[in-house]
Amino acid sequence: MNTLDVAGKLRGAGLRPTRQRVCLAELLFREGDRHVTAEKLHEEAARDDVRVSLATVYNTLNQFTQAGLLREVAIEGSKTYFDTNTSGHHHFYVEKTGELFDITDGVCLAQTPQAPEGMEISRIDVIVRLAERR
Amino acid sequence: MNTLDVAGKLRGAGLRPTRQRVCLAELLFREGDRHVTAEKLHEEAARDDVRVSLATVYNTLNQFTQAGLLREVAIEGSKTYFDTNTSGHHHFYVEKTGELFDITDGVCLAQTPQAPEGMEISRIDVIVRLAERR
DNA sequence: TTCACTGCAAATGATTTGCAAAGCA
DNA sequence: TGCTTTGCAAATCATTTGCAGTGAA
Repeated sequence: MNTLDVAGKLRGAGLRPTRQRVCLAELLFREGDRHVTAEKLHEEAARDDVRVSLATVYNTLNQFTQAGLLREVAIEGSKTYFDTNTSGHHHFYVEKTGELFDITDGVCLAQTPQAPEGMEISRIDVIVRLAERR
Repeated sequence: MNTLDVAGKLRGAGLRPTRQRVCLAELLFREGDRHVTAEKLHEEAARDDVRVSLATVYNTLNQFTQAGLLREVAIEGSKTYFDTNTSGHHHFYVEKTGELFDITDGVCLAQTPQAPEGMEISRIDVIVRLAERR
């Protein structure tokens, strides 16, 4: 995906393609599925000699999420992960390292639970926690 | 469950039954399954005229969790939830209110995913997020 | 008595926000 | 030019920690 595409993608999402948004979007979307924290993306940008403040990385990730370009992943603990794959899928989480990656086999629920009165299911998250084999 | 039982339960878990631990344990375990945050449990203790510092509530919840009396539940966002039901089961999460409760129908995965080389599954968390029906 | 536990306040870590300066349309 | 973004530093929120005082055995 080149710079023009990214700019278009941002415009399409209603986001002005500023230098920092374009750079971050390239980092996020040039490879396949990615799972990043704000901190990691910030470091990565720094490595690429892209000057972006950490605050802007946070703001940008939130804007991308609101725009539907990213999805937040629910993990207990302090850090928030963002996933470039916004379609419904589940995750492995390596407890020791904090790594997060997609489950590729077609894991799904045997039955969809019944939502309580007046409520509807907005999303189902499945996290499979992994530990080293003893 | 009365005070004596609670004290026994704590001793059984290797925890000295101090006043604050006993009080908190009573709040947690006297009813059925509960899902609390440190903040909420602290308020609840205050309402019962139990003097406990918030720091102690945090420490106690962590100790109970380590002792296997509680289970931490993974929800995205800032707050940590503790569940008095430590057996494998899944949750509904009401996005608007932050409420958390058990899924009672027997929802489970259609197939257990294959853990990667050298890893084993330590736990599977399923969170069904609920929104108000439009 | 002795060592674990508690409370307070200060420290921490992740994330957000206010506001002036800079950038895009 | 005019409104949007950015960067910085300060603010916030949930949680943890250091340490002196308190309590259980």
